[in-house]
Amino acid sequence: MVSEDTLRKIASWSRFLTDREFDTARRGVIEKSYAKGGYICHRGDRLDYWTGVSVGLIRLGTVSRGGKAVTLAGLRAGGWFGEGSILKHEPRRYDLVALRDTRMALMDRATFLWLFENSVAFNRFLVGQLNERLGQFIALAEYDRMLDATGRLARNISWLFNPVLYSDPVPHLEISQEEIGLLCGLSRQAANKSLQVLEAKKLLKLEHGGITVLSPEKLARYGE
DNA sequence: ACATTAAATTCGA
DNA sequence: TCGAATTTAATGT
Repeated sequence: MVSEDTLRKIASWSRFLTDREFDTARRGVIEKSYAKGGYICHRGDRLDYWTGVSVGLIRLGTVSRGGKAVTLAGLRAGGWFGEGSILKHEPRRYDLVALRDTRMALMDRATFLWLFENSVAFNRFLVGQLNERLGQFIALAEYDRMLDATGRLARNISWLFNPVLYSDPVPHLEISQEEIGLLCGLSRQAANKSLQVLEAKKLLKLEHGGITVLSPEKLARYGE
């Protein structure tokens, strides 16, 4: 179980719930920590929780047949995922890796299903999130093969600033270039080069240990 | 891989 | 508690 303040802070959807729904939600959530580089779950694991990132950064991805790591999405604090696996009661189809020390919020399946059955606000959030993800995956399927390193990096970063997935409109994120590299499957050096290209185009600003996105829309469409 | 610079931490008053 | 000194982390080439 998690405190009111904690849930409010880590779950944007919680502020639309009724008091009763909110209380049920927070009773069904626990927190767990993961060290940098650690797996939160492997593909094929049964993880009976709906999960959110409370602090840190994780990568959602798979390993291709060639043995290369493919990123399907990056998630920063405030992002939630796994509703597909919970609803279908299936094993996870993707690996979840902590890119730095991370704390996760885990909501048990029963609580998730109760909210799904009873809360209008919760369903509204889920529909919005599923729809947004669908858009991401379509873009991924459509363009990933043609995009160069900078294009893929731009897309991966823009996902971290998706205003539907993260209600928080702050355009700044603390993330090192090394972490961006891990997220995009690039070396730190290559990530640095791509980031400088994007900075020169005024799509984002580089800072020490972080970035500020100046134009999330252009970033999402870079290279198309 | 190496050099530079920013940030975090330690130390002494 | 302040700032200088040192160590560590991140960046740029």
